[in-house]
Amino acid sequence: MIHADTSPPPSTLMDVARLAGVSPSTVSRILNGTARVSEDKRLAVLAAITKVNFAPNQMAQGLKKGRSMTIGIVVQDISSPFFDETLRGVDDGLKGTGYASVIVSGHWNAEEEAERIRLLLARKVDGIILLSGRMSDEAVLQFSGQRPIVSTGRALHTRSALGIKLDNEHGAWLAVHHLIELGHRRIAFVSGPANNHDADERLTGYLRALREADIGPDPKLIVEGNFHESSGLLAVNHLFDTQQQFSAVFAANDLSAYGVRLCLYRKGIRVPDDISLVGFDDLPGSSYTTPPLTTVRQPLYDIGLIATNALRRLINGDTVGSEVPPLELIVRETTRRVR
Amino acid sequence: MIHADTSPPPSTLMDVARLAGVSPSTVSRILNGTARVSEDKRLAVLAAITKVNFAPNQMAQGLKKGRSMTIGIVVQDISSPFFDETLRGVDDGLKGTGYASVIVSGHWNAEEEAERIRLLLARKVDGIILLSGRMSDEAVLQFSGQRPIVSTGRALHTRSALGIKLDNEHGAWLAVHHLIELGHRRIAFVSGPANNHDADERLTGYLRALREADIGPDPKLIVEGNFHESSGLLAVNHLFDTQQQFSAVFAANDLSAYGVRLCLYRKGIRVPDDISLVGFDDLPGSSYTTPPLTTVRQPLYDIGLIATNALRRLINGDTVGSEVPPLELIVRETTRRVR
DNA sequence: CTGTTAGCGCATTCAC
DNA sequence: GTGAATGCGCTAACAG
Repeated sequence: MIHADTSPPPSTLMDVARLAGVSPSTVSRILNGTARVSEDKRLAVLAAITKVNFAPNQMAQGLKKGRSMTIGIVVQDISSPFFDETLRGVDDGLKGTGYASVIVSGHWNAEEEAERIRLLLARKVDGIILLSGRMSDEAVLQFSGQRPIVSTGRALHTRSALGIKLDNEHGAWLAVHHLIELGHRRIAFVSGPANNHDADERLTGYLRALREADIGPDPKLIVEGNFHESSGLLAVNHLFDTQQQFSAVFAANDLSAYGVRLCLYRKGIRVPDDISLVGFDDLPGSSYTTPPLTTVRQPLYDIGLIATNALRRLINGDTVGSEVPPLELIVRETTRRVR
Repeated sequence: MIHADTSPPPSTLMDVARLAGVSPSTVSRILNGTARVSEDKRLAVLAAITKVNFAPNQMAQGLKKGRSMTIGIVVQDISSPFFDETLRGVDDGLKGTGYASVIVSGHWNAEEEAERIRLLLARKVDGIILLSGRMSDEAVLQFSGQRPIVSTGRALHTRSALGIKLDNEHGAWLAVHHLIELGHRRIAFVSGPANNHDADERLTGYLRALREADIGPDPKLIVEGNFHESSGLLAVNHLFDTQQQFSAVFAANDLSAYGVRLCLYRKGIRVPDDISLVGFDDLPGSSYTTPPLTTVRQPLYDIGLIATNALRRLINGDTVGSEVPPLELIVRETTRRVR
């Protein structure tokens, strides 16, 4: 059994002041660069700081200044590649700013989401980033009265709330239009969950692309999924069980596309030779599926970065514009011209 | 442009006290159940609390009690399915405890890791969970003098530090032994990065399984990877470039197995018909690869849960035992008997 | 330039 | 039972 070093209690600013023979305020001044201090005292203080290994107590600082230097992030699922990419953007956006983030999950549930936000507020986070939130815009606006909020998936723009909204409909259109150009006409759609805004828009884009090509949408080719792998698998199974004919599948997100792919594999159907497949998101894993997935790229990382920068501006009382990076079709190897 | 409600400044315990006509201490007592309070005052206070929508300022509470009710988590990569699963376990372990977590990334770098831990300490986290840390055991022990630490991948057991260590060697042995039982003798190994402890152990397990079967390890079949998809792809390319013969590949983690799979697909080699493949980790995505991946399951979620529970005990000064869930071979569809 | 004073919001003595 | 007083560690006037 190894024994841990018993360490002295963390030193305070007061300790430093005593050791350096100056007043606490002087130490504070040096720490924050709040005022000029004579060189000799500065040196003495700096020496004392390293000597006792001092680091300011952030709770005390926060209490005093009213800023905790932490922001809250609300995701829906803490272990999803979808949120991961965005979190990476947030992380990079926070780098070197002194901010840290506490991440909580709303589990796709508006009530839980609101509850979590209340907890974040009690923790005095300086701002909140809400990703794929289920709560109403009104609720978001309400909370933004306490702390600035940046939220994905909605169109807001006040002094303390900003929405970052991508054009899901256009993204879906890109995917389906690509398929149509390859000669596909019977294109199945594995949708997202009902009452999901993004999912609705993608359906709309799918329908619009078809209609623009004078293809009458066939309700039997549209089957509801839930954004998870399993639902893609189930959906295609259902399509076959009901004897549908189709040469391509558009899945409302990459995860369900993975499920579609597996189902096709099980049935011995080749992709893209027999059936083409397009996803939506471009998760990091999608360039390593077999074969690599053609999909609509969401700039998840950039969204995280943009949201973070915007939030910092809101916190500082600055104005924000809303630049939103575009969706983009990434053609890889799951689609081919129909023969 | 919509306008956000301008909300009143957050109410304090003092506001509640005034409104209820009692002293601040009484309010505090009711909040914390610290002492008996007459029923009428309790009611008045409760009413006041909901009326002004009061929630205690956690920074003030923390400053006073010396506990921030937050723990720090150090991961190496904030957007990796590997850490995700563990984080989910941590999240569930924290549920209902009043604790929140701030997650930082060490980016596989010992210096950065130490730096992050110092930041967490300045934030007065009550404890730290270090996942796949690169720093030395001594450094961990050092930090554990300030706050309790639970760390994966090492064998520690003091009053304020606990290591949770899985038997990587055995896991690798399971994988290779499985392959050998299927008749494979030329088994390639895509290793992890050099100087990575887990990676070393997996190599050892691979070698041991071979030797136990009287198969002389062929150094040419061992190629170094880095745990990323691309390295698996590169590794197999290298194997073919150097004209190696092999009927199976064991990849040191699932991500590199994905890369191996893609490389094989590109070369028109069937899995498992021509070559068998085994990974290590059992990431959530591994049951949806094409075909589903045979792999060694790491109980990532459980590790997160166990680490969290252990940390809470350490924080409370309780003793901890170290139960560690076993590694387990999950046979799916990328391995088959050699013909 | 620098020390003294006064809180930030809360929990906890100590008296009553 | 309950109020008054004190201080957690730090910053921001306020004097000098």
